[in-house]
Amino acid sequence: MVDYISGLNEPQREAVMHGNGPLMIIAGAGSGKTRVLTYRIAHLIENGVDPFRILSLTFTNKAAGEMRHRIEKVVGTEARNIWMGTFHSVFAKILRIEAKAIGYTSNFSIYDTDDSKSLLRSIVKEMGLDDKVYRVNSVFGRISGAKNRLIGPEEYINNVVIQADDESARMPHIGRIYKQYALRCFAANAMDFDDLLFNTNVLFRDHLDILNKYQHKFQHVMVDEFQDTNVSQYLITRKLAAVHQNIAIVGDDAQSIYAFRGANIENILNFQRDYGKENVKIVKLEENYRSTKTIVQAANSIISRNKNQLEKSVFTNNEDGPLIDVIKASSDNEEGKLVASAIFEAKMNESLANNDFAILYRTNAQSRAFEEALRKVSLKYRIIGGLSFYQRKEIKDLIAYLRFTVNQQDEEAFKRIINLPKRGIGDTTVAKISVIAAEKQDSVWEIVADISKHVAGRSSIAIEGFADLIKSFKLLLDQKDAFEVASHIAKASGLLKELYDDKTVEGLARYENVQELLNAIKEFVDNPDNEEKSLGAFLQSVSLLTTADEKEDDGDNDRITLMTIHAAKGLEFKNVHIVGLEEDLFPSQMMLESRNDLEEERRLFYVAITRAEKRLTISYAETRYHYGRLKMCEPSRFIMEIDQKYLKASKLRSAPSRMDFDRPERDKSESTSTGSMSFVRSLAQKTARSQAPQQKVSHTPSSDFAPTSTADLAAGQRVEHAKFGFGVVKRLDVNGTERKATIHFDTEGEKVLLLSFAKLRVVV
DNA sequence: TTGGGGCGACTTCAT
DNA sequence: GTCGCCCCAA
Repeated sequence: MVDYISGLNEPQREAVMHGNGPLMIIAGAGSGKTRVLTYRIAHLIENGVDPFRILSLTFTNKAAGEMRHRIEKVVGTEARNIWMGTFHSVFAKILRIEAKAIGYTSNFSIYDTDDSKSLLRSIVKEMGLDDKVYRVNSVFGRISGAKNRLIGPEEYINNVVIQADDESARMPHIGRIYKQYALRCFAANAMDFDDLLFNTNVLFRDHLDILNKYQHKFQHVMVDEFQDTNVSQYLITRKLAAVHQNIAIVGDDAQSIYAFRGANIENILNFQRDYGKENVKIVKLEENYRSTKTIVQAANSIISRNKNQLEKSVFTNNEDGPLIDVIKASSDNEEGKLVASAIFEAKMNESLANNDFAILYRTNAQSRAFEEALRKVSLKYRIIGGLSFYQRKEIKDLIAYLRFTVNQQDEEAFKRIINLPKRGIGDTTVAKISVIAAEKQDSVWEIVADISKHVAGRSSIAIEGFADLIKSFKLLLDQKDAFEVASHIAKASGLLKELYDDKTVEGLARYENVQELLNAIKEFVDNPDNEEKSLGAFLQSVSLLTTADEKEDDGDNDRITLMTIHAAKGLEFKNVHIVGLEEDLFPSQMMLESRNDLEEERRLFYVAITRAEKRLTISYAETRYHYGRLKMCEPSRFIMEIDQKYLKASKLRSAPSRMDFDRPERDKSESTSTGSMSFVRSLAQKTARSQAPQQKVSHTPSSDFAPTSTADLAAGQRVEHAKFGFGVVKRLDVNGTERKATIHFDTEGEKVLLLSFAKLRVVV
């Protein structure tokens, strides 16, 4: 028997050994929670619990796979029988088994976000609403939000508060759109991501026999990353655990970063209420084994600024480690270069591998500068997320063929492939088919399969050809495995040929991508872990992939990882670079405008910091391209919020005194303006009573916003406030418009730490 | 029905 | 800088 107990600390052991009854594990970053979860499951199995009766919900499918392997090392192959995966994948599986009960068939399609939006676009159009008022993104957001709160279409329409809210947003018909959307999904035998959870709730609500079955089946329920579950997910776990009351949740309120998709920190509080405060065993894992003292304490200094948090103090017995380095760059490209050379240097000095490094950013769009810079110094990297493989057009096209072959009611797949490759079936014909289908209350397939009865003329011949094609594909489903069917479809549909004939570089890449998809299907079929090898099973597995699940590059895994902070959750790296620490980017302006939740942004920063084991470097740029336009940036308030004693402030790296105004690579040497320097100096003396900074400050020489002389500025300048070390100055420009500039100084207000002419924008 | 040019909106994060 | 939509010619 493997001894895994003796290596644990006291609270870890308590959590592992806890037998029956509700358990809440508050696990700080790096406190070994994956170990605890793993050993807890192993411990249950060793004590006679049947693996089939354990349900463990993880954040990514990859995490589930890794945990399964670790459990396997302790208890053997039995571990394969544990029900483990993301909420979406586990309940999609259950919904397929129980589909009939809620009027679906087990081959239902899963609509991704693009499918949902495309369907909404057509509904808005069909209802004769203005698509400039009813923007798909906001419509989709509202519907999704409602589903996550378990509000169905009828309830939505009848809810006075929601109605009032929609009216004040000038979109009074969202409820009707929602209702139509739900009907159309149902008619297409399709569920979107939110439906997987919503319909699971419906299933358990309306079919007590089925609920009963699963309640008794799952003797133990475990939920990881509990702080990121939404109401819909919460209720599912509560119902499932209602009989045995054996539910263990693991979470960290400080790492809750998914409120934007309905996650609710309140769930942690609800947990104690629902199971009875006196019944819930609470374990706090507060010792961090991952990071240096500097990193842990700097992270604490950030998170302590949040008002909403549970009582918890994360500490470490690790060494102090180096201070946090701050890199200042003049532009986004410069930031890429400085980070690449910092990594190069660290690699040499400390003989580290590429995979000891990660570059974390707030938005996917930021990856470009780092890719270019890393390529230039021949450092290997991989990007997680962004435009993933499965979002590429050619991949989605083939997948749509596969989906439609499995489920002919799938309207979105139909719309995608009916005229692909071109067969002379235009929008008018497709619309006609939709109308007839709606009139006859049939699916489009019923019309298409019998087209000569409904439509005459040349397009009907083309449609007959299409119908025959699909019928021939359908025949293969039961005879061949997923790979054979997919290869046949790729060829017979003409998709492969069309790409093959395209001899451009892009065309070649697309052809290879399709081949790559076929390879992936082959691997799926050959993988002994997959019980079912049908095309439907494959589609299910790809539609629920998370970004972290993406396939790793073959062979060479020694790469620097580039990803968003969201995607980095649960991971750790020796050296971490957090980049783009600029006001409006991180914290994100979008977030502050839409939900005004600075605390969530701060938690996101906390998550980023705590990914680092040994060395943390943060960086920012003074200018950045945005929509192809040069934009001035100011350093993020988060830099000021870190307790300054953890920053290597004296060693602030200054960017070379030039900027790259041209994209992407040509740098124009440009000297800094002396006028701006004197402006900075006079301001610095007035506001912070200190000396001018030693760094050079650059600005756009041609910009009409940029100050040109000290005199020009002295007239209107006035410090408005100095919170978080910021000072705001107003002035009038040549047109007499009032503009404002921001300066920054450190929290003690004695020494000027950073200065910039950030974003001189109009003050209305 | 198809394809190209012009135009506006758009970008957070993600199952 | 990129995607999707609209309009018009072929």
